[in-house]
Amino acid sequence: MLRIYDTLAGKKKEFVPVHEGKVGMYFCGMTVQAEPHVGHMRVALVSDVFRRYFRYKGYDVTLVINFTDIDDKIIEKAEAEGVDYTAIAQRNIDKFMEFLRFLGAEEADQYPRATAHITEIVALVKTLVDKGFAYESGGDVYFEVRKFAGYGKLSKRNLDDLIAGASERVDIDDKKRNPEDFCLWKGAKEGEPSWESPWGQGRPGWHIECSAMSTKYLGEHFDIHGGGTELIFPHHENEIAQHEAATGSPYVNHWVHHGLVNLVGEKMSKSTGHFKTMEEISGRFPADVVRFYLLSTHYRSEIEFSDERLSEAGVAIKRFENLFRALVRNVGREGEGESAEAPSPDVSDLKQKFLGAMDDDLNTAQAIGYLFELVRALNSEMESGTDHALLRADRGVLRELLDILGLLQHTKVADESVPDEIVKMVQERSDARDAKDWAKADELRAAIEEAGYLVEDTETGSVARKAKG
RNA sequence: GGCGGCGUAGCCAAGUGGUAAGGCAGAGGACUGCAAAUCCUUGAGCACCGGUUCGAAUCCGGUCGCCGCCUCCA
Repeated sequence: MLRIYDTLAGKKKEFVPVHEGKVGMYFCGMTVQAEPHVGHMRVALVSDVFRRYFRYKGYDVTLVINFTDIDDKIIEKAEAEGVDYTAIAQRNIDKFMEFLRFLGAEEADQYPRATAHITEIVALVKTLVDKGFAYESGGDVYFEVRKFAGYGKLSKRNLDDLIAGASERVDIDDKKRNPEDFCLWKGAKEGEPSWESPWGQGRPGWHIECSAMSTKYLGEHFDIHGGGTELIFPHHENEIAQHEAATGSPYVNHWVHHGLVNLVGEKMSKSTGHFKTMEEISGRFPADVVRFYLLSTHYRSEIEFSDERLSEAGVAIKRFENLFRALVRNVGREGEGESAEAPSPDVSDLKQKFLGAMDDDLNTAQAIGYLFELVRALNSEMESGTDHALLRADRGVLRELLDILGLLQHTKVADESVPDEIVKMVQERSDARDAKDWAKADELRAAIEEAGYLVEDTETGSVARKAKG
């Protein structure tokens, strides 16, 4: 039974799809005011793994990730650079997509942008005004929080706490009836990008787009809505208010929030300049390493980002790569003569444990632990000369599970070819070793390494491969 | 100040009532001409104090420390 934590319920709940056999998921992507950092990649990965696992379980999955492509900072940047706001947005969206591909995350089914859904947003705001939950004031439209009884149920706050906390920091805006009210529609200032509405030229507030776009693509009631924990309040709290006030019906079954990525113990944040861009990371570490690193902690936990952590992940990934390489030498490439034989009992057992971990709120950290046990099992089987057909079957299980996490995809088609020149040197070294001319053998090994290759003396002879990567 | 969360071996990280997965690092051993890879062996009683229980890392109360949210933010 698949159980998934729900922030609203405050506990894990059995996953029961709204529509038989289908899963609808909406994750809050990024406000494309600046280039993506590692934190943004976590939502991409979490959503990717959720989708992969649901698919593995046989569901037909629809994944929607939005881009907020209009806000104060984007407008500011556009003005500073003297370009249209769409140029800033597009540039950062392109980067986001680029890093998604880098990480091996499949594209979502939809990437809706706020500015492409003004019609839906205006309609929703209008409904809220008509129903008395929102009011127009000086060209802006605000949601009147007091009118919505359930406000605070997601973030577990009550209005009095909010007002007490906010009183010191929030400027009193005389356009609002109450300090806790939030903006649905923002009247345009001179020269700002704007759209027509019943309340004059303006643009959407931040929260309203997600209510409008999620229901457009997934229906009024869908399965999973996710994002980082920092979005619980106010963003997701406000989304619930907007949706339930407008429709009178429940919004989503599972609110999924992943932990933040910290840098040296502190939140990565665009506003403080304290962050690592994906640009930097993708240039220094292989995709699998970054992916493994981000998945080796449960998605709801915070995760500390550091070079040391990534280096460790690199060592771990090598264990998998070494295993696949050894398996190719021993029993041939994947997909070549796979047998229909059943996997060994130990391997089957580990597979069940892996799936059990995934069923328990997508516990990838625990699941990866079983993956390592699987690696050891396969290495041991090779050492003890296990039947090739069985080894291939067992490898198939490992592959099946790695695919759920989207790891080690490149090893399927690993190009192990080396230049003739290197092959020749390896052969010469083998001859030298046969002649017990160790000095010459070592000299050749050094020369091969000099050329950027590593030699290993395996059970089936000496082989070379490209060093690093 | 209010709300939420966290504190497990040198480091990272699972485990949420029955005597602590896994990874990295370290140590010893096997294999190897040497190495690489691999395999085997090896480490903690779970921040602290008190309570509930036959039994707690796991539940309750308190203390200390850390983090997030309350303001744009994955």
